[in-house]
Amino acid sequence: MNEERILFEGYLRTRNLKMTSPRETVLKAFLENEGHLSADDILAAARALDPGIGQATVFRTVKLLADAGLARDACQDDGPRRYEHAYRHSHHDHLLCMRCGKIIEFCDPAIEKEQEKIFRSHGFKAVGHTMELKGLCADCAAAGEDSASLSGSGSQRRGER
Amino acid sequence: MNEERILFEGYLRTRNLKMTSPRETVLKAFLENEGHLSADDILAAARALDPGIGQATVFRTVKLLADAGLARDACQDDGPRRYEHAYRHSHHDHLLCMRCGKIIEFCDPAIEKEQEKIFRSHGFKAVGHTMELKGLCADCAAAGEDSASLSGSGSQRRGER
DNA sequence: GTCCATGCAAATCGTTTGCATATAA
DNA sequence: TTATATGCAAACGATTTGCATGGAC
Repeated sequence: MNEERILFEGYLRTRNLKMTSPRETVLKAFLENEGHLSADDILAAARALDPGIGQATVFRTVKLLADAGLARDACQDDGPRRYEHAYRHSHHDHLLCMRCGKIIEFCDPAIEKEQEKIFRSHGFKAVGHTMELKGLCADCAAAGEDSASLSGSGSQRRGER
Repeated sequence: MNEERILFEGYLRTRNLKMTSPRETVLKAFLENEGHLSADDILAAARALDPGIGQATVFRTVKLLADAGLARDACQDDGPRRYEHAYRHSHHDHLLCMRCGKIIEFCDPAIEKEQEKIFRSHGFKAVGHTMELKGLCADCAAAGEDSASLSGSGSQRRGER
């Protein structure tokens, strides 16, 4: 918890940026909440700590957190961009149910190795990857046996947080 | 080319929707262009065929095309949503250079199999997946040896198409 | 004739930016 | 003291929606 703060301060210092009270609040708000957070989620959490925080500050600060390696993009769906903790949180991919929005995180070493091969075979220097498996969880697959028109699958929104 | 039209008509008929001239134009505009197309790209192509086409119609129609299985989401980056051909275009994933925006399409059977396993092990019914490998292509990796601050890697935009 | 589709413009959503002021270093 | 950060509100880009009109069936 305070480790991240040190990291962030270091990151800011090396760029001649300043550790300010709003930035500290945003960092705290982010760290207090696990999961996939939108800028709006973080704004709400930050305002709970200090009602004076502005929306723009959150957008600006979250970008810094991502750049500092403390936050990373969570799985990308429709709707607002979401961030997840990156420091001391190992890489993982997402399996998501298109009907109920359930999200399962997993990490498959076999796939990771295979991905490395692909980078290498194309002469790429790997930086990262995202993988999202979409389908229907057991419950929803059962529930949708009747009404589920396979083709209508692209319309669900995500209600997560 | 006309095969897709038949499919689309069938799709519309089963839903009591109508095959109209604007929809036909949008379909044509989409089919004429391979690659990763934004709604705006398609609007431009459609207007080349019929200047009277409205923007909203393109958004509405592309959604139908996706639902009909003729279009699918292309790789997801910042910026507008992009679509690619889905009919008779086999599934593939993307390897993308974060610096120059180059996109390489590939399909790796080993990974696909592994993904199937993951779906199964969680009781999911598979619908689809997206995987995006991000890195630096050989050229850009070489070029960036000096100026490249690894941490600044999240900022590039995509200039594609 | 009925219901669906269209084009336009206005509305919406998430995000970014300009600017005058406040604050860390 | 000087550059950077802040909050606000306006600007922005992509997409959606309301509505009066036009067109397919």
